[in-house]
Amino acid sequence: MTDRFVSNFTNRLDAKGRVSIPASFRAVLAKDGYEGLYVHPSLDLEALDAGGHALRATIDDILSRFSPFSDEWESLSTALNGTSEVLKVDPEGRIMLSGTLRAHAGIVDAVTFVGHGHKFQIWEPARFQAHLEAARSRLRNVKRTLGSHMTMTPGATGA
Amino acid sequence: MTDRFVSNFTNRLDAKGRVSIPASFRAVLAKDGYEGLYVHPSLDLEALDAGGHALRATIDDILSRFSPFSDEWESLSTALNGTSEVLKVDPEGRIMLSGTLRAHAGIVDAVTFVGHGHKFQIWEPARFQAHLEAARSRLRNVKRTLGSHMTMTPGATGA
DNA sequence: TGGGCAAATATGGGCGTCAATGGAATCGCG
DNA sequence: CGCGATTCCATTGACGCCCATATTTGCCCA
Repeated sequence: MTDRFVSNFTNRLDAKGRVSIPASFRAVLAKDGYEGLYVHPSLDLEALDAGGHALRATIDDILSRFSPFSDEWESLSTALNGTSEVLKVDPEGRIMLSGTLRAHAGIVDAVTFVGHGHKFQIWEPARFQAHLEAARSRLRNVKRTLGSHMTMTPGATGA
Repeated sequence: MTDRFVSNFTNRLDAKGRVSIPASFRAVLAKDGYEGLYVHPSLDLEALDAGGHALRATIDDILSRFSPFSDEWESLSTALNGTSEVLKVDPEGRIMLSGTLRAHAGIVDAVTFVGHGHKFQIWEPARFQAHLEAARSRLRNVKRTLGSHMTMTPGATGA
C-alpha cells in the first residue's frame, strides 16, 4: 500500500523546528514524483493539508474551471495559491513549518500526520485527538439515529 | 515547482523605496523569460497584479474576446494596458514601485507578495490580511450552506 | 524460541551558502 | 556640478546540507 496516505504518526519538532515526515508517507510522495511538499492551511479546520502532485492537481483542477477574473477564482486562489507553501524536504526527509503554518494549526513542539488517501493532514496532537473524538461521536450519533438500518454499506464503514 | 507563483512573502521597502522580489517568484519569472516586471493596478482590489509573459498573455486573451471597437474593449484596455508599467529589476532582484502604484495599493513601507499561479499580487500587508480573512469566510459560508458533502466542485459554488 | 545483530528511522547539532537588507560608490541626465 | 537613479559591496540572519547518535524494527541464526 504505497500509493495512498493512511494511518497517523506523531513526531516531535527539534530545536530548529524541523520534523520528520513519516517514512511511509515519504514512500507515497516518492511514487508521486515530488519535489518539495505542497502545504496549505485547511479552509475550515485548524490543520494543514499536505501532499504532492496529486494534491496540487486537485487545486489546479478546481481553479481551472473558473475564469481568472471571477470572484470565485479570486477567493479560491487567495486561500489556496496565496497561502500554499512548497516546503523543501531535507536529505533526512524532514520539513520546516513556517510560523504562519504553525500558527494556523497551533503547532508548538510536536505534530500528528494523518493520512487521507491522496493527501494528508498535519495537526497539533491534542487538537487532533479532540477532532478524532468529535468525529467518532458524530458518527455514533448518526448511527444511533439511523438505528438498525445502518448496515455497513461500502464507504459508510468507518472502522 | 518553479512554474507557478505560490505562497506569500512580506518584504520591506528600504529608504530608497526598493523592495526585493521573493527569490522563488524570481525563479518563476526567469523560467517565463522576462525582461522587467509587468505590473498594473488590480481592476477591483486595492492591490497590484504583477507577472511576466504569462500575465501579459491572459490580458491579451481577455481583450481578444471583445471587439476592438466595443466600449468594453476600450474600458478594459484603458484600465489594463493604459495603467500597466514595466518595472526594471536591479541586479539584486529588487524593484521600485511608482507613486501611482503605491497609492493605489496604499503601500507605505512594506508589501506582501501573494502567489496566484500564473501571476502574483502585491498588497499592503495589513490590507492583505483582511482580504485573506474575507476570502476564507466567504468560502466557509459557501461550504456551510452546502453541507458536508461539498467537494468544492464548480457547480456547487454557484452561490 | 530467545538472543543478538543489522537496517531503517527519528532526532540533534555544526557549518557553509544564499537571500534580504542597508549603505556606499558610481553613472547619467539636467 | 548636483541630484536622482543604478550598480556594487557588506552585514546579518535564515536555511540547506552534511555528519553523528539513538531508538526502534525486523531478521537471522544458534
